[in-house]
Amino acid sequence: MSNKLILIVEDEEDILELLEYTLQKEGFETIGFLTIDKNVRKVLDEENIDLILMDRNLPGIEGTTFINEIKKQGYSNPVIYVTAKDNDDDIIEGFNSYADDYITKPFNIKELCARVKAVIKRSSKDIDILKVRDIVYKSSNKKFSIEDVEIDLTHLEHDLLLEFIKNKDILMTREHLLNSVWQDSFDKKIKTVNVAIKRLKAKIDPDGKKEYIRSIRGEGYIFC
Amino acid sequence: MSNKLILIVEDEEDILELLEYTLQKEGFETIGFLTIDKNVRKVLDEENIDLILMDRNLPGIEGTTFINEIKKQGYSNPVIYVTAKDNDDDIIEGFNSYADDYITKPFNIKELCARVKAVIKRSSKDIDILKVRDIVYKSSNKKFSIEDVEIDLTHLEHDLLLEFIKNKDILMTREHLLNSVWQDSFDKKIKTVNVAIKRLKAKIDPDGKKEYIRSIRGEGYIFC
DNA sequence: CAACTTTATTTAAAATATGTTTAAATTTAA
DNA sequence: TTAAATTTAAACATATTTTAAATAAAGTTG
Repeated sequence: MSNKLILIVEDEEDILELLEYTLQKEGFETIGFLTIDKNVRKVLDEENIDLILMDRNLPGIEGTTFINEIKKQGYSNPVIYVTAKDNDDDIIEGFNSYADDYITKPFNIKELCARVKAVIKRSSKDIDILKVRDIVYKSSNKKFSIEDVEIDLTHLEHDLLLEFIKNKDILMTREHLLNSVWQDSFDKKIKTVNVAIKRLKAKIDPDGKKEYIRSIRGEGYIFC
Repeated sequence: MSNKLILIVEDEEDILELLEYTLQKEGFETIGFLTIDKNVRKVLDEENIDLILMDRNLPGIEGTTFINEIKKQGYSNPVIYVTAKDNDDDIIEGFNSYADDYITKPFNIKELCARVKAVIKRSSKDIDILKVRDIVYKSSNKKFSIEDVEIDLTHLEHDLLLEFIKNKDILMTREHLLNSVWQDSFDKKIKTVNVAIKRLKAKIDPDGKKEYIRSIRGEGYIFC
């Protein structure tokens, strides 16, 4: 599904860069800030932030103060603190401050990645995805997307495409499709399938470049 | 609130003792084991275990093997691994194995306490504010507000909106909504849902600009 | 290859299905 | 008891699906 987005606040520019570089290489999207200001708030409101990576030794407003504040306001984004402090009291204070995890500088970049992934995995609930070619199906909201663009399908189109991706590379006769996709298939003309497939094709492949669904003359259709 | 109960498996007797002593001093109840055997299972089944502290270098069955097994069987107790291993691969493997956190020996006892508290806090979700988009719900007074303006909802509208924001981005069929929001759902017509949603929409989004709740034809409604 | 046959695609109108709004009837809570 | 909330049915508005007919493409045969 769509990429996880990590908001990073870190006042040391080279560390921020290192974090962004590393996490992007791991497939995350990142938004970095050097200080806590209005823009951080704005991003929190407008974007779907999957994780906040927060420096605790910021000049001006402390990272913990900021996190405590937004948590009280109901923001529930997971938080990992990154800090140079490494004495016990600070660690404890960090955990009391709604932290999901805690990393001390200098950190091992692999461990950081592992912790980031662990926290995100813990907080994300989309374990129900099906992928075929560049088509992704998320069963929690019954939505298809192609290259991260959600495709708006009707009920019938949805069922039809699902039947196809569940049977990739398998030839489907019109009779079979009618029986499995249409519940009241008995009183439907067989050509109904043709028309429905044409409509589906127009939505998932408007230019006809992808050729997801091919017709096999005299046989039926095949998705590959 | 009753005391939190921690199940500890650790084969080094003096470390087990240290863990039990320290955690009990912090107000936790503990049950310690030197090896994984039937009794561990029994305790898991019969007691309400709030956290499992698992050594990964056990003689016989590995800690991770055991945890993976019980997790697959549906046990959802939080787990912290305690281990002597400290190379990156092991840390990563640990996180992949349903771990909520990870501590390497020799550990700082205060940090261990902090992590234990953090994991327990995280899993005992006592959050009293819920925020989705610009809607804030405060469970202490059961009030919704949008952009800090309190929204006056009826009992039914309250339950309905709560069900929606608890299931953001998840498609909700009318049947599901009727069952979860209406207690006497059996003798209600399904279209009751449509009308209730229309009323709710009028209150939370009078201009229809926000589009919190969308209807998905043939499917149901989705809040995003 | 050219005429013919078969099958698939496209188009558009008609039929059907679903969602929204309104308003009256009923129930519930103050 | 009264006012507010909720349910229900019906009217209205849209969107989807089916069907048939026209067109296009593919396969067959002399």
